[in-house]
Amino acid sequence: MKYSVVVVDDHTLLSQAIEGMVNTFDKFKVLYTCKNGGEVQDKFKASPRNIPDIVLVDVNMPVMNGIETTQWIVANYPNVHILALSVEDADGTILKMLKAGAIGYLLKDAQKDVLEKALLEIIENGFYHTKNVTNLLLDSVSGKNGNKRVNFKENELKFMRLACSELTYKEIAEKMFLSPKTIDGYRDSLFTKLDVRNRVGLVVYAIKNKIYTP
Amino acid sequence: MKYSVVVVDDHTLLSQAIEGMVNTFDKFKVLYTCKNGGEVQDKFKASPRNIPDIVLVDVNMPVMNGIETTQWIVANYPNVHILALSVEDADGTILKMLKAGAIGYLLKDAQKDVLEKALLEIIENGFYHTKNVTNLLLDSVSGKNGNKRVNFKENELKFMRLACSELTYKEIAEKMFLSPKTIDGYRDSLFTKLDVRNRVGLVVYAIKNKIYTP
DNA sequence: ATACTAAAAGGTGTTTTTCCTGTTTTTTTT
DNA sequence: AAAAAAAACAGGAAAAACACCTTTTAGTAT
Repeated sequence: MKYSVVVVDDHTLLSQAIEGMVNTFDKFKVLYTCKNGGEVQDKFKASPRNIPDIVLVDVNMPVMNGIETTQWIVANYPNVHILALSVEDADGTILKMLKAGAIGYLLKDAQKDVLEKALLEIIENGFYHTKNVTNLLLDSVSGKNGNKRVNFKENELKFMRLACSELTYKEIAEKMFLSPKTIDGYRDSLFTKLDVRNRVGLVVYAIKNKIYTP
Repeated sequence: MKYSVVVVDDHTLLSQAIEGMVNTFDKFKVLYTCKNGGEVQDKFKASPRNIPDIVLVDVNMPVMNGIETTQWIVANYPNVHILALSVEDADGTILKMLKAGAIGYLLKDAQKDVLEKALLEIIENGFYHTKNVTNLLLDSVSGKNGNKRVNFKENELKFMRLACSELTYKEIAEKMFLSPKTIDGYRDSLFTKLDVRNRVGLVVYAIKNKIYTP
């Protein structure tokens, strides 16, 4: 089974080139390409059963740029890995993308084998960082942060967002058409996963990781 | 038949650029442009048979600014749709325009297709809202964080920050060298002040207003 | 069909929160 | 110093949150 990839870039030529490249990789195949973030939203919403494992996002796009696109994907599909693509190496851009939730950054002129290596690393380790990027991160947010990526179930995410509202668990259960006991289960499992004591910890985590936006 | 648009902006260059842009759209044409609100009043009165469907209003103008202009149009020509244009994204401005009766808000550096999409949406659905604006509206309507500012006591602030940690109230009391019952008092008074139901609402408020930074 | 597995739901009991009702203590004002 | 105001504190009831452990259900693989 191959991991699915989506390419987002307004330059048709380039996105097609990448598509061709990725499709030659053993473990990866391109699901579709988008010209901008809006198109990503449309496609994601249109086929919720077919969400890619990895999204390659160009930083500079009209309509909805890479940063916004990244933020939206992170907020709505936290399990998707995002790799930023750009021609420019402007430090600010890289940082913004990473802050937005991208887990790696790749220059567009990267060689084929570099891209494949990056994709593999993302799947295996959950991140891909060139040394350059690592240094940038250390310099900027010297606040260490061992933010390991957690895999959430669809319902856990839905629950987490509702838990950030002032609803009681009983009310959340009603909204999700589930038993309060199931909600208890989601809560308990999230508490364990995220290593928090109570709902406050959950809410802070959700906001910090852009799963819920106040 | 095309929908008629009027552009109101004191920057001739920009209003002409917008005019050119709009005139390339299939379903829209620019009737005329105005430099300020006063001119709008004159033109509207001079040709009452020729009132536009949509008015694009710049927020910052001399003589009669965007908010006043919007109010006048809404009061005298309720069928006209108003879309606000601005360079600044200051939250207060957006809200004021929307309260004045604008049904949408667009940044001036918006791309051509965004403008067209906005215009179409206005004609079809009667409104155009970016997500950002929607959130602002929801907040203001629910009286969450609209315009009333809250005065916090020093201890209330200290407590609020601790309430964003995972401590129980008892533990917070110990940290502040106060009785748990006093903490109860802080909490209850904050709940009332901020109109929230529970600690979750408090935490979200604190983060949103940068009283606590995760 | 059977066994396995993950999600959903249930049972039971403890702790914490929330929301009332107050009273006492401290600080400020007159 | 007395009066007024603000802050701290209290008791107790009810609701909600939390923890832990078991059972049912539904889907999948064998």
